[in-house]
Amino acid sequence: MPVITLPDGTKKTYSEPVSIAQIASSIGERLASAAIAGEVNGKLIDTCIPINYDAEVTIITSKDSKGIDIIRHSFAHLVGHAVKQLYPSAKMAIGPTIENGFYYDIAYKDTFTPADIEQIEKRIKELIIQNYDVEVEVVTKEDAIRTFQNREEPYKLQIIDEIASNEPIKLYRHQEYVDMCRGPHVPNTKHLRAFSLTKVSGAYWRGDSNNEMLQRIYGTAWGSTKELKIYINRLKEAEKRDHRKLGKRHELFHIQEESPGMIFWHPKGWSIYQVLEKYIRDILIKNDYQEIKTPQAVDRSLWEKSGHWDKFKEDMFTTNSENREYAIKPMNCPCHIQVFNQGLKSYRDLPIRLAEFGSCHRNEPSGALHGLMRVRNFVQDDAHIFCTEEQIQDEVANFIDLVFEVYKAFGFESIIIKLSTRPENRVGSDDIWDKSEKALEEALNIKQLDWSFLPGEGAFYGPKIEFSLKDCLDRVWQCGTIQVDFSMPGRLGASYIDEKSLRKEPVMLHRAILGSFERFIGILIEEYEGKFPVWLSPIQVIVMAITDRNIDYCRNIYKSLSEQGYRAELDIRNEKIGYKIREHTLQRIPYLLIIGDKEQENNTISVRTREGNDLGTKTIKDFILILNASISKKAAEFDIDKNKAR
RNA sequence: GCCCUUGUAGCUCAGCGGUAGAGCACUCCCUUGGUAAGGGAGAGGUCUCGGGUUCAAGUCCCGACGAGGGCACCA
Repeated sequence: MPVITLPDGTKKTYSEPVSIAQIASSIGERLASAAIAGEVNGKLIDTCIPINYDAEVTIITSKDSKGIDIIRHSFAHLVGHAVKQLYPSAKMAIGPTIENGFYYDIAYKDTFTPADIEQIEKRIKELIIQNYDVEVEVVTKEDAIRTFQNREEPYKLQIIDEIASNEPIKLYRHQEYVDMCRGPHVPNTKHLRAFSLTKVSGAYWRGDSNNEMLQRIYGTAWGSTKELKIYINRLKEAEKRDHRKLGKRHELFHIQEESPGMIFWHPKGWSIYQVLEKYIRDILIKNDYQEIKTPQAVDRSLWEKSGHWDKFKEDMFTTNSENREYAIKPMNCPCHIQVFNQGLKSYRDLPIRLAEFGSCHRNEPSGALHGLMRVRNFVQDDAHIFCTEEQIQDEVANFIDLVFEVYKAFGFESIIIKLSTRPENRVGSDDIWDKSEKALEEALNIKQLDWSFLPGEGAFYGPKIEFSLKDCLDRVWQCGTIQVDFSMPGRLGASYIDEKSLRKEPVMLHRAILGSFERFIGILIEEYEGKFPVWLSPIQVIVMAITDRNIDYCRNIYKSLSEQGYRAELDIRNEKIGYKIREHTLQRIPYLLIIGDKEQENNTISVRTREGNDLGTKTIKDFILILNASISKKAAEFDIDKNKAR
């Protein structure tokens, strides 16, 4: 006699085992028809599975995020159902859910064209409106093997191979189509309505580039068509923030064929870059870093010693001279150790913090390049901290504070923090790795931050904390990082003299706050949608004349602002004021000064903001107060209205 | 690097076998206009590059390079 407790505390007693479907219909018809699955003592199950024990039960519907996830999963099966009808020889691999949707990896002799995808989508629509029941069957491993042998599905068989032999396997029947899945799935295709197949791409079987490439069909699916529309609209809005588009429109930078993955910075983009650099430089000075500059090309032997040649020689740009081979530096750390190595260091000197705005080149795979986010030439706000083991904890803790201080200044709220641990290919003993990983983990815990592990993703010389930010399409990009390195100082002969006059190897911490300037600026462009806060804005003030009579007066205002260090520009073109306002508003210039006869007579200016607010007539002196206030606010309190730009 | 898509004027795009198009931007002229586009005229293209098919190729085919979306990679 199972006793079922519902979320509101109601208890229902049944004389026989009871399914989610039965429980739902005993509550009401509407719920019965909306039930997608059940959550029983925290576990999701299909609506038809009998429950013969006391349990806490929640009925899952399409209103529930867990319900939407189930819907997405079922849509993946529908891709299978449709594809096997249209292309019977296709082999189905895996079809999981992802954020906002699902995909299915499929092996098929021909490539799926966009027309094929349309056909598949059409067939899915035909299938779902049949409102057929999805049947679940629990079978033994042997039965499952037989089923997929008969269906000639080699990938399914490979998956089954890895399931323990005593574990029951669930098969889901969609009419003649059979798929294998942990479930649960919707009981009927009437729950499947709001979807769209979005793209096809290649994907390696099991995510391994040594394996064959399958065709991956992506789709998005939602609990209602309204949600689907909202999602599609959101994508459209996000595209408008794409830094590559805005970079062009606002004349920030360009990239061209002759130097793929390398940036031509234009005056306005370079202005942002320089403001950023100055900001970071000030922070480094305040935090006892010393700035250095090291060579761009370094003999191969140094990279061999550091271990980079072994692991990354294919990914470095090299050049030859007089029988010597050089690598254009892909990172700064080996050079920084060379600076450290000059002269004898005492434990009293530590920690030594060497910083460099180092320009690095990495021959990234062509398919990886992406605007400013993934480039072949970038500049890091890089630094290496040489310290003792005892100093690691403090240094890491202080660095974390620094990262948060900086990110807060730009208004970033959601920072994704990961701790990447030892990879398969690595240098250094397990003992050292234990110590390093522990040090980082403790630092994060002391700060009480929300973070997670990324097993196996550390650098070859040490574990790392990564601080990542999202772009307009929610793609995650690593920006800041701090990495513990017990290996490279030893490999490159770094040492200091300790209290007992003994030579010891320092520990090296690799760290960057912004990461690369290129990537960080890319993120900033998308974050602000080109509406840079005044301190970063390439042009802060535009001085506009209404008629030719005002030109001289405008020049004086412009000159005065420029001389005081504000980034001002002059617009004395023969155009109407409305035209100029429109143009400079679209260029997102924060302050627009409108100057006509009235202003000229009274020795004033009229101020308008890019938001369209008329601040009225002011004296230059008063305007400069406003300007200073907004510049000093940075982004932390700056009014960033991301969604309201025109 | 791999798979799919893609490359036409400064920008956004149309044209898809028969002598290269539009809007915006640009240049010149008129206009001197007070808070998001005043009017007119003009200039501008080896249609990414290299092969091929064809009487004829931006247009079809092959290759290279670049770009976009994924996958893999990311010191």
